[in-house]
Amino acid sequence: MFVTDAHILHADLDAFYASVEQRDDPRLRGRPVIVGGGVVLAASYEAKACGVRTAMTGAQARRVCPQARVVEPRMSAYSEASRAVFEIFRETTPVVEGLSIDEAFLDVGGLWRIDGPPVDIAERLRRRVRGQVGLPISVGVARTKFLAKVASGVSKPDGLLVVPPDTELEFLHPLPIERLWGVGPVTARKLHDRGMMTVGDVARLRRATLTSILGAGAGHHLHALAHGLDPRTVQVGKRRRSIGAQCALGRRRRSPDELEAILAALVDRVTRRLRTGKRVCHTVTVRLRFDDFSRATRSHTLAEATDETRLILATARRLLADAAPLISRQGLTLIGAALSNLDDADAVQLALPWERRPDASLDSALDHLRDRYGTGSVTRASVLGRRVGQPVPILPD
DNA sequence: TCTGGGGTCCTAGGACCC
DNA sequence: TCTGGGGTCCTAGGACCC
Repeated sequence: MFVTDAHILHADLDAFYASVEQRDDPRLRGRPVIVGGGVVLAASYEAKACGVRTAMTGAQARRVCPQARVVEPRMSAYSEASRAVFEIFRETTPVVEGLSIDEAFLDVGGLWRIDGPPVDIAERLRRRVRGQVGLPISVGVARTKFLAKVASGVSKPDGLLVVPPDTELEFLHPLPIERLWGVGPVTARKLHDRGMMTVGDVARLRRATLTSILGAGAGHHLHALAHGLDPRTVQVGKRRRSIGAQCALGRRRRSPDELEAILAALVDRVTRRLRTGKRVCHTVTVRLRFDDFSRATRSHTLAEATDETRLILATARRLLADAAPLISRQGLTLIGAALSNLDDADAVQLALPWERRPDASLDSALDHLRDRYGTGSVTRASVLGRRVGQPVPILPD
């Protein structure tokens, strides 16, 4: 088995919320189903066939598909289904990277001898998810994450598609540029304006030309993807980097007291999730959106990490007050609170007296700690003492 | 097609430190 | 005392993803 073989799976549940509803209520099977009344959170394939799309308003969706059944979301049912599916993922391979509630990358590179070729593993995975959880799932198999993700998308619904390494560019180049990961409406328009419609059009461009259009980061990224290059590996044990909540306000003007009350409810929600996850945050951000759809954020980084509602709410109130001039000028249509720069609540900072020692001995000291406490629980902090109060000095043995 | 709620990552300027 | 280079952190905004 070479690393150049197609060994990465991208598994993606089809129309996830709607499929759970159809699974749990036989009357919904084979019919157009829309989850979410105010705005469409998910649509079954029957509803998609009528033109219903995610993020449409409920009114639009009912207009294009009057015969659809609209159901209220049942988040706890979706969480439970997701948990069951991820359990099957982890029984398939230990190398699983979750992307969202309904999709993940799996690296099955080392499993050939025991479990057979990736395509067999993928087919078994699909059968197990269908048999044990009752949901359709599409799987793409390729040499890179990006190609695997594109393949699962092309194979939908309820499909399996393998991209053999020697046919990657034939597969990729006819696809529309919107398929490239990282090309949204803005980037697509910039490329369309220059006559580029397919991935192949982008691939024929010199990298310097692409970076001059899109900037260095996006330019290099898309140039690589268009040539089938994507060095990213499947990462296990990634952790959430922020927690947020928001509330759309509609067109109606809100009094300062109403805004304060909404902000307090949002902070209450996010701090509760913070504590449930045993995390603490350093940075508090208040997000605003206005009636012309412009956005603004105000953020503040605390000297010490906290999970206390009182402290975080006081900070959020000050940030909202800072933005008062903006709010008085334009109609506010959304308010949000987000916590970022997260740490483990029970993290302890240990200071190794390493300054006068060669770097290799610092490395071995860290490795020693990782052996003892687990790889995931020991990281380097570049600026000790700034993050969780004063570090506790320890002496290496 | 006038827009929900939850996230990620990147960029760029300024402050600050060595 | 002046000057320069290099690095990190903070803040704000923007694009994108499901």
